[in-house]
Amino acid sequence: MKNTIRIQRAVKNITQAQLAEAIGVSRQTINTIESGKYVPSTVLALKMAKVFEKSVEELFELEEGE
Amino acid sequence: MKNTIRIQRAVKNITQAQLAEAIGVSRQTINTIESGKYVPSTVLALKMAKVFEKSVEELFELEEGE
DNA sequence: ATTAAATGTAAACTTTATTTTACATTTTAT
DNA sequence: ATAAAATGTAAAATAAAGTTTACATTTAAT
Repeated sequence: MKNTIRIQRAVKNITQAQLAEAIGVSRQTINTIESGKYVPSTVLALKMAKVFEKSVEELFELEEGE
Repeated sequence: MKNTIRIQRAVKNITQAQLAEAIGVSRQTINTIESGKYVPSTVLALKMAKVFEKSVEELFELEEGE
């Protein structure tokens, strides 16, 4: 699954640590999600979407055959 | 987190087993998600949204303080 | 060039999602 | 009323998410 979190963070100009605090997870959780190492829960996806004022689909996209 | 999966299934008139097969999980996974026992991954949420032709936000909603 | 802030990474650990199997209960069709 | 299909539930197991601590590397500011 692809994600555009790094881009959205750049748009809002916030750090991984700030995003982590905003949604109540550790900074490493943001880092590993952002770098595609694992897939977040739907709760985290919804929280991120809220922070960035975007839809979940704008933040996360399924890849071919996924 | 609340979800409207049962309703969407009714709209599309498909069973838990059919939904499970459509997105490649076990029927019990659908059942437990539907009854709110746990939160699915974002991949599953996106797949369900695709099946139901709805946004993730229309299927899953954060609750107060979540 | 140095320092501070931000990011990347990794290992060990805890928690939660998901599977499998199996059976009980409810709903739907005949 | 009976049978079949659908749903609820539960326990044990495995996979994956998320935390914590700690340190290395990169980027930004002075």
